[in-house]
This record gives sequence, C-alpha cells and structure tokens, in this order.
Amino acid sequence: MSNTRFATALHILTLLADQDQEWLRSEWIAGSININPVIVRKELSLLNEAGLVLSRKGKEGGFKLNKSSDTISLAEIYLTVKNSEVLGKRNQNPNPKCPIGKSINQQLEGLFTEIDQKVENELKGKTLKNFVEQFH
Amino acid sequence: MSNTRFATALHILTLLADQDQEWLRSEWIAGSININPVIVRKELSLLNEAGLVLSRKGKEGGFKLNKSSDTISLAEIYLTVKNSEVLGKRNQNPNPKCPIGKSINQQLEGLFTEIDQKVENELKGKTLKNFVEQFH
DNA sequence: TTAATTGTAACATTTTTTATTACAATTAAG
DNA sequence: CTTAATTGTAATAAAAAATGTTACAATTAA
Repeated sequence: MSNTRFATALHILTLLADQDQEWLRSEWIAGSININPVIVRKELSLLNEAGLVLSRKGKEGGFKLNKSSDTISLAEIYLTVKNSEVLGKRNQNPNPKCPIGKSINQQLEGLFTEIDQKVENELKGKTLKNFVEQFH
Repeated sequence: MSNTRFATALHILTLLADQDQEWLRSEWIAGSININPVIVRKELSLLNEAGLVLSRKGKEGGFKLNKSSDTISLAEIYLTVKNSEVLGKRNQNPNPKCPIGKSINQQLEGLFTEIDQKVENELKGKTLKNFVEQFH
C-alpha cells in the first residue's frame, strides 16, 4: 500500500460516524479531505458494497453509516481498500532453471500471507468508534 | 509497499546465503531473478550500506554475505528497502477548518506507526537462515 | 419541471516503479 | 602495461500505478 486509500476511507468513515444522523454529500466530504469528489464517491461505492455505508441518490442524497461504529473494525475497512500485500509484490518471472528462482515465489507466498494475517488480526482489535473517540 | 524490493532483496540474500563461499556477480544474480543487473547492483548497494553484504570491484568481483545468515533478521532486510508504511500514505492537505481534517493525520500517524511496529517485531523473529532452509 | 445529487465511464495528469544505456573506476591476470 | 571483466552510479526512458478531471445518465425531493 503506497496509496492513500486506507487514509481516505478512514477519513470518510470518521466523518460519517461523527455526524451519525446526517446524510453527508460527497462534495462536502471531499472538502474535508481536500481531494476530488469523484474519488470520494468511488471509495464510498466500495464501502457500500462492503456493507459499511448506505447511499441515497438524487436531491437530498448522500451517505451515512450502515452500522454502529463500534461494530465496524479497522480490518473491514482495510480489506475493502487493500490492493497489495504488506511486504509488496513478488518478481514475475524468476528463473525456473535456478533452484532458488524455481521456488522462491512459493516460499515468499507463505511469508507474505503470514504477515498480512498478523496485520489483519491487529486491526480486527480496533473499531471505528475507538478511532473516532480520539478526536473528542 | 507495492513494489518488488523486499522480494528482490530477499532473493539476492538467499542466493548469497546458499553459496556462502562464492563471490556472486550481479549479472548472475539478475539471471536468477530475471531482472536487470543494474537493479540488482542498486539493491546490493543499499544492502552493503546496511552492513549485510560485502562487495568486491573489478575482475573476479562480486558480492557475498557480511555476516552469518542466522544473524540476519528479515526485519533488517525489510527496513533496508521499506519506503512506505504498511497502511499506506496519508492525504497531504486535509482541511484545517474541519475538526476531523484538522487532526486526522496526527491520529493516523499513531495508528500507522503502531502497525508498522508490529510487522517489524514479527520479522525480527525470523532469520535469513530460517528462510533459506525452506529450500532444502 | 427544476435543481441537486449519486454512479460511473472515459480520459488526463502525476507519481512511482522498473528498465536501459553509458561510462568511469577498479581489479586480476597474462 | 594492457586487456578483460566487473562494480558504482548517473542520466534517461518506459511502464505501471495512483490521482484527478470532465461529462453525463439516472434518480430523487420539492
């Protein structure tokens, strides 16, 4: 992850949790993060698929949380936006004629998966509510 | 980390550990990973700065480990190549007029640092020797 | 009917990652 | 001393990923 997607998603959800009753508009959210509203809508589209938010179209439309912030773990958020493993990518074509090259990716997979799992477990222990409380 | 640098560094060091007495050439190493030799030399240059390998210039030149593989932890390797945090980047200009935007990056920093630390600790418990043994 | 909004495709721009070329400096060996 | 082989590194290019922008159909409230 050398992108801002987790930071963006958590920022969005923090705003929604902070104003629990309101339907917030993508443009308003974008103004807080200072990024393009289309990016916000794309991210919210994924968070919607993941069941974390609700959206309402048309005039008076917007977004709000779909569950209580103490039932949303940071792991759920992370998994929604994650697009690479913690230790990065593997090389695509290691040389099969070399004994090391032949099986390196299989060995790396074990290690990479193990580390990803640790991170995920760590994030499972933290809720959106925990995070939002820090602001008060 | 959405790059291949950790995979590349670990591949290089695995080859060096596997052929402990030999000075391996960047071109030979590159042939096993199937990447450009200049990339290999750049990565080895960093591993050299970090004290993990020795290099020898000129004819009959090459690279070898500078310490026993059981004294090299995967954490050292990771820290040598790491260029982003596990949870990614923060947004650059959150809106300071918004209470959330005003302090989001400070809150994210705490979280990001904590998670990075967990990963690092996890990797501290694994040595290059452990990894290389899997190939035999 | 109008105005405001989401959803999303298409495209553009910027940043990051990887690859390549080139060559000076170094070293071993004839 | 000359030659061949190698590292070290700068400069540049190419490819891939990330972010931003424009545009507009579909939807909804008033």
